[in-house]
Amino acid sequence: MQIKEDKEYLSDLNEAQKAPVIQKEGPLIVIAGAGSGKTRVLTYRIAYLMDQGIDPFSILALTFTNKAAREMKDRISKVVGQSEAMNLWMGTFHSVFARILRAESNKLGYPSNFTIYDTQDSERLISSIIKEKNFDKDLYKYKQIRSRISTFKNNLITVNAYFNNPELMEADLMSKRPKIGEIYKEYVERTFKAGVMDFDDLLLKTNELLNKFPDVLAKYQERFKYILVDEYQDTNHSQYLIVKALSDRYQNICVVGDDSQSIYSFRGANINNILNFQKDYEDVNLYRLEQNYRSTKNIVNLANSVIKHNLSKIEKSVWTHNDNGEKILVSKMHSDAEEGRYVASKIEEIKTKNLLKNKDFAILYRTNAQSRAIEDSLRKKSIPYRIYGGLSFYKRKEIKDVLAYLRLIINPKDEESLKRIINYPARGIGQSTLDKLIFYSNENNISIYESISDSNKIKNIFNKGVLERLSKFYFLIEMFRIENQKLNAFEICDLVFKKSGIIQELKKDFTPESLTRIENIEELLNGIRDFIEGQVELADADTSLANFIQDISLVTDFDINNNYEKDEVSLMTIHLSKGLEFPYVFIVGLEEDLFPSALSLNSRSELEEERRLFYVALTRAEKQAFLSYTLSRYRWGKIIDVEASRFIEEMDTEYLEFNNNEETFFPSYGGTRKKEKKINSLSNFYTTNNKRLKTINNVGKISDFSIKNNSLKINQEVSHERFGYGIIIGIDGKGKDKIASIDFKGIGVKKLLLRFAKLKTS
DNA sequence: GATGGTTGGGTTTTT
DNA sequence: CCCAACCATC
Repeated sequence: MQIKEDKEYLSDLNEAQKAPVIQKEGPLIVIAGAGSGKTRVLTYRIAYLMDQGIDPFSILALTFTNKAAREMKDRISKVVGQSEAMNLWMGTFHSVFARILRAESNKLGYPSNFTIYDTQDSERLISSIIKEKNFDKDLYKYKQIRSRISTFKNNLITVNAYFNNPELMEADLMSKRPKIGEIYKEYVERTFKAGVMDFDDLLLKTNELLNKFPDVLAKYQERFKYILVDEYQDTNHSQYLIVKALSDRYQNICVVGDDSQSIYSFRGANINNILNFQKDYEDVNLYRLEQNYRSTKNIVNLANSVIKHNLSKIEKSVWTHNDNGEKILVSKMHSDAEEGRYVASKIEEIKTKNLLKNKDFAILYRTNAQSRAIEDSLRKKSIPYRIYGGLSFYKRKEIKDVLAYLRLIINPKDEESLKRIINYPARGIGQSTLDKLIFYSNENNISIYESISDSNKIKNIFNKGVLERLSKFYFLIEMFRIENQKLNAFEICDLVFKKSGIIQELKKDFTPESLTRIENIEELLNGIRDFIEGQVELADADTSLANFIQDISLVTDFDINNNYEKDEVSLMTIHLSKGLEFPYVFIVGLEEDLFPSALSLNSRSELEEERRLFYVALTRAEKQAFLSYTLSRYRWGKIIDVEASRFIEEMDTEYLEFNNNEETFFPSYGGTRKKEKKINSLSNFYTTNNKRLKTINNVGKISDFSIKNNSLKINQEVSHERFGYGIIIGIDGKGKDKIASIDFKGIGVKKLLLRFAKLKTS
């Protein structure tokens, strides 16, 4: 093992951090204040365990976001080397247990190719069930029902448990929705029959697996002798039970968290998990990290002055040796557009004055919708930016449409995928046909796909024209399924794009929107190509569509391989910013009903969660934080008057500086809102088109690559977008399957399929 | 029975 | 503003 000599890495830690790192065995909890080096502790603990001879295969580290997992893996790679780090089990709860469930799915009666419903898929199925059962849709709102079912699942309340729980049934009766149990039951049956799991199932079914099969439990207890959980304050009951079960045998469990940063209770997170940890295990060692290394005194003290308004918390005092730094600037604006201009010019000002980069800045907001106004002003000032999260790539309509085809190819029983595309592009299969199909399939206990597989069976329900159209659709999918046996993920996706009629449909009109959609689908193709390239280098390369598509619902950031070096301002919600840090942070929209959200004003606990959210936002900043609010905001197409957030009142003014901006500081461009909008959509149009050109060229280059790559020779120098500079040390295979072994500087030898590899020769 | 235009309702945060 | 559901038309 090539860990740094002499455990030199331990000297990077202070005494408080070192203690939990070197407690090799037994349960421990680390209460880590913001910026106190929590990730460092986790990272070094893993490195230390490996240094002590623990096999990385037996270490399981669970995080909350893909981003956190990725960052931690990167940091561990730097300490212990990439090849060792690769063997760690690290990821989000959902992705790790999806992987395990795939391996064990047959025990639970699921196919191993089960697909995963995202929230929207679940909502649509529930909406469909409510309609089929003729329930009052105003009483049974599908979003509410989904969220209630989600709560049940996160608390391990199965359908049976629900019907055996008079309190729950009474509660639903009181809210005049006695049929919730019936919907729940139907939903569970339908998803099971469709061979799909929703997000909550990934945890619930893992619990079921571990409870029902002692041998399976024993296997994974044995496998994961060392378990680490990041952000433990955000675990829900279902996750808690999984961790408890897996760690029960060896009790080598390390949880890290900060009750002040618990911001996911809307997702079922239970703060008691962290508060009760010491009761759950015997001889727990508790460590506190209270020294903040990240931020200035002003920031740390201000954040403390905010969080002290919360009643329920673990007492701790976060402090820092860092400089006082600048005071936190609080700015009052007159409109959201002005706020955007303010942020953009402030960034420009500081950047020029201190010779900084764009990536030194982050803009944080409570809701995704707020990014619009900020984006506009950044674009006008030509400041490069990047939005994280938001309508994630995979949730865009056109992407979900293509993915629905791909999912259906992998799992034809997937009901929601089928419903999504059976008439997209329009092929004359409308709602009433679909309603009949659903009814027929439910009656006969088969999937919709099965019911259209044989025209004879359904010839009494439909007329000849409809039967023909259904059968045409069936054979289209069958054709894809057969082709999928031979093709890799990229090729089959390309085929679907062209043969399903989607591209023709989108090319029909030349609106900027449809151009963007084509561009996005091309981006998806690029992503699949990257995935294949990534696979080619692996010994057990799996370039199949199944491998690409199965867990796609769990992927939030499209550009996993995007290089981090891009110099862009980061825009994201505060939720997403947790765990990250930036030299300069703007927190915008500090207004009542927005932050704190209007929906959280009903209870003290919800308000306190908003306050913790504010605490998280503030503590992201290293050098300076800027807060702003406006007096009016464009919301749902209307300008509404808003007032400053109560959080502004709560802050200790000792650390603040006010910029009251009584006159309009950042004049708007003289026009009405409408005028401004016009400008925006126009500039949108141009950027869209430019981007489009770029992407199309990229796609076109696939063939360029293969032609150019055909002439590559051994010892030739090449460079690769991701792997950097390298030398070709071998070429195998011929034609389409030609593979080059390339020794990349600092990375090592990779095998790349030349047809796809984006290689540059110098 | 399918399709496209219109209206009306909801709008937090994420795996 | 954005989506889903509804309604009028072919």
